[in-house]
Amino acid sequence: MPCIESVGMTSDTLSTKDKILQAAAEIAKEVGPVHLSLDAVARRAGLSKGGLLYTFPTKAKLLEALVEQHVSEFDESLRKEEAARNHGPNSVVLACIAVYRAEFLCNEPEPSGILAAIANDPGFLEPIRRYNKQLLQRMRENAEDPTLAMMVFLTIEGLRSLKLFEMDLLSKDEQIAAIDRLRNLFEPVDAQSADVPVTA
Amino acid sequence: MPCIESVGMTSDTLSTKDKILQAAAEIAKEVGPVHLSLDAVARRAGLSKGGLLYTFPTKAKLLEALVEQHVSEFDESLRKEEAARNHGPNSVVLACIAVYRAEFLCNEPEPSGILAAIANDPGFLEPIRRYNKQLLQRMRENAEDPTLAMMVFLTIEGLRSLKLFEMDLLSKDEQIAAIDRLRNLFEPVDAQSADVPVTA
DNA sequence: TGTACTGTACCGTCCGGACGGTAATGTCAA
DNA sequence: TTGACATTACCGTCCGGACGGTACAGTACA
Repeated sequence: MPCIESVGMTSDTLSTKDKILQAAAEIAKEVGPVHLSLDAVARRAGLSKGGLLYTFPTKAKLLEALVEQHVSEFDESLRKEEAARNHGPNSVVLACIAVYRAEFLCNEPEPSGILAAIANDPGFLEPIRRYNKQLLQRMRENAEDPTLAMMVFLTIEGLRSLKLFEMDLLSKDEQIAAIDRLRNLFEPVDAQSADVPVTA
Repeated sequence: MPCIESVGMTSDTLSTKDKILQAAAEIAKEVGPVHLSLDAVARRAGLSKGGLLYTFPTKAKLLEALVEQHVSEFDESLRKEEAARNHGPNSVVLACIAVYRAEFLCNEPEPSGILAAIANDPGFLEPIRRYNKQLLQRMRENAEDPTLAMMVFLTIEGLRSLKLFEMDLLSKDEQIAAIDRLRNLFEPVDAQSADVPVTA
């Protein structure tokens, strides 16, 4: 279960688009989405403002890309995990847990860009809303216990929201324990692949 | 389990402070936290900008009040529910579930003001972080099964975050079902007080 | 010759906040 | 009981700065 980030790219060789997206997320996290200015993004990304606006003609397009990137990255990982489980019963729930577990172990940065986008215009939530609705639907249809699947969804959503707001309430071990306990509800322990041990 | 809102006050008799806070939350929800301007808040609250600035000398103070109100309202309800359970085992978890259930049935508006505050300055998260840390601690110490308590916390956090972002993925009945299923993990069904039936 | 920028200058708008009123309601002292 | 002043709760205006976006001339590389 490899980390998704940095597939052959170090932070120097990121495409201009990705550099901008990353810079925007960083600034949003540091100073708050309100103070996410194009000037600041350009500076952080190592571009001129002209260059930034060449890549993303408006701020809205930038934010849109931030949301789009987030959703599509997650979906891609999810589809892979589902396929690895041959789309059998509970595969969607288990894939969801696996993806979250993986990105957690990867120390993926929280998607502060999402917050920035939402803060600028609640309308940016719509794609995420649509995606989540469809995901939850698929989880339940594919699960042997749909209600339990919903609980898993909510718990992961809880973990996500803690991470989004940088609420370091749970230690890394505790979070992993929570994730694994969720998984055990669906999958017998001996069927699990040996995962990377957690060393805080 | 009465609704907390409107304790003897209709929307006309709200104090100036409360009118402002309410107006701010509404506007933040409508146009997004970034575009929450003092002018707009003043207009909505039926004040001049000068009057608004008289009540809250800076925007930061307004946002601070928004956060403070949210935390203290929750804490007040929580303490009451705990007391009603005589602070016995699992009382914190059960109180937490009860409070969330009650405010859910009350159709409490989502605390969009919180998002606005965070959007302006991530530093506003600190009080919430502190509060949650202490709450989780208390939940676990008081619970017979601390890990399960943590799961409950996360699930409620998930429900909260869905509401915060207005993700209408779950119907009202489904959400109530989820909450009650959580409660059943801690409390035998026959010990529960007869709650208001849900009629969508 | 085009693509992908850099750099600078500039415009219009929006917003936070300061400031100077002012009307109503006390308070107190002669 | 009346005049002098204080306090509260606002109103309306204005200013400086930040920000999004435009325009355009230049440049390096392929």
